[in-house]
Amino acid sequence: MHVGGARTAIYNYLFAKATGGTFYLRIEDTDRKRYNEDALNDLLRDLKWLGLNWDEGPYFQSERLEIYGNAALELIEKGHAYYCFCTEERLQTLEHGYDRHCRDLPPEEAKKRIEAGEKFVIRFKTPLEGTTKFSDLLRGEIETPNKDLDDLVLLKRDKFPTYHLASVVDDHSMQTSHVLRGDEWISSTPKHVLLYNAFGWEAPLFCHLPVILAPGGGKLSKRKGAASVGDFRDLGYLSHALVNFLSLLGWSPGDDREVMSLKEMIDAFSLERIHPKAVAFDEKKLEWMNGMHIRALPDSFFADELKKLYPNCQDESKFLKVAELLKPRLKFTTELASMSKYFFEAPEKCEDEKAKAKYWTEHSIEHIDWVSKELEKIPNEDFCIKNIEAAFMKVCESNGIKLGLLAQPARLVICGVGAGPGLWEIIECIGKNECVYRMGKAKNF
RNA sequence: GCCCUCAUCGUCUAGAGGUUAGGACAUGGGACUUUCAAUCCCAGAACAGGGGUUCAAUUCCCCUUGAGGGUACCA
Repeated sequence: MHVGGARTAIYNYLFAKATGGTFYLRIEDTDRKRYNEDALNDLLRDLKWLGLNWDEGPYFQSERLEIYGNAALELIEKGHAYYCFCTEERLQTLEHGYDRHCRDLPPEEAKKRIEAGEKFVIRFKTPLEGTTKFSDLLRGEIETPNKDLDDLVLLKRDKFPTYHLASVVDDHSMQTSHVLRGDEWISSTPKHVLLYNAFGWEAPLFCHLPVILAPGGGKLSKRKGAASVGDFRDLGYLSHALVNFLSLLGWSPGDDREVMSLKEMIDAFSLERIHPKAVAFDEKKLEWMNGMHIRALPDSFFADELKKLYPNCQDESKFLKVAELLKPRLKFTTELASMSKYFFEAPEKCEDEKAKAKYWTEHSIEHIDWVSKELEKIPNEDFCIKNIEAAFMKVCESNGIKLGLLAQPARLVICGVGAGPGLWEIIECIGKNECVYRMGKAKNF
């Protein structure tokens, strides 16, 4: 599911929930050539992952063929549609679209040709004169001369309906009040309005949503990076962050709030506050927002994740401690594994050559040995942050070493990396014996 | 070609006929600091161009430009 489609779904969802409506799911699978079961399953999975649970459906248009066929027949009877026997080859020779060749075929002749087994499509008899207008909820009145509209196909040669017929029939029969869809549909909407008129139905309200563009402009595609809901999930984004970010792409609550829960978004949502302009997808801001949502999660969420990652660790309280230390520096949930590793396993070797080059000196092994001995002196029951810090300070002061030159090499030996939570917290969490053990291996660095 | 839509910092946006044009991300600087984050503070940064209407327009109207879409027996 592309993020553009996801945002359209989000707006539909928020609007339905904000107004007490029904958010239903309809699968518009009327193109046999493009039908793909995997794509359908992905779509359902992504919708669920985003938390956009539908109240009704999914309804499949491919299972409602008879309804559309009857609707097309109804229009023929009413004189609003006609059979067209033109071959694809003939159509291809036409330079300016369909020439309405079969529009005035006598019904008896059409009947004969059908009985003779000739293939046909059913086309709409678009009025040749006059104008059709509708009011888009974001852009106001949009008026189109009917002469600019073609005699669109309603029922295809394979008896499947086109989107135009199927969506109009369904939106009416499913009592759809509002159609929020991508703005590539604006040009087709007059045709839909004409169809509603021909059936004698009241048209729903239309709201066409702007597209989401890639950062430099142009379509947001896989080629330019992550573009689908699945991509962002795999990257370690939280569904709430994605939904929140996407909702703000073209909409704002009217005040300065940005980080919001689904509930807050529903309460603040209104169509009037949607901006009609196409917007660029700024992944940097999504990253920031993901961080905000990660920090809003309880520590226990990450403790549970850690528990899955390290099933062999028996110390239950350790998961929570590590979660607490890591949560503020997590940008993606997927970073949890790599960032937590040294809390549960001794590093094999230095994994951060840059930090080593900056802080490691010829005296580092000796310094680490001194501080290791100080740590050992602390009684087990007093092995806390305060005393760990005191041990480091004592070594620094009595030997005239700068803290950075002592703590960073020690961090490297204990963690294998030069960045992370406070060293005292790490040491306390890992424990005295393990830290002393790791520091004893400093010479291997 | 024809038709349609859109236009405020780099990006997402707020905004009103008279504002020091506000916020957020990103960027730069600073505070904090054993590191990296997080957090806090500060700074730079915008009304596409040209005509009208008006005492006054970035805001309303028109044109241009730019961007996007439609012109399918695809959605």
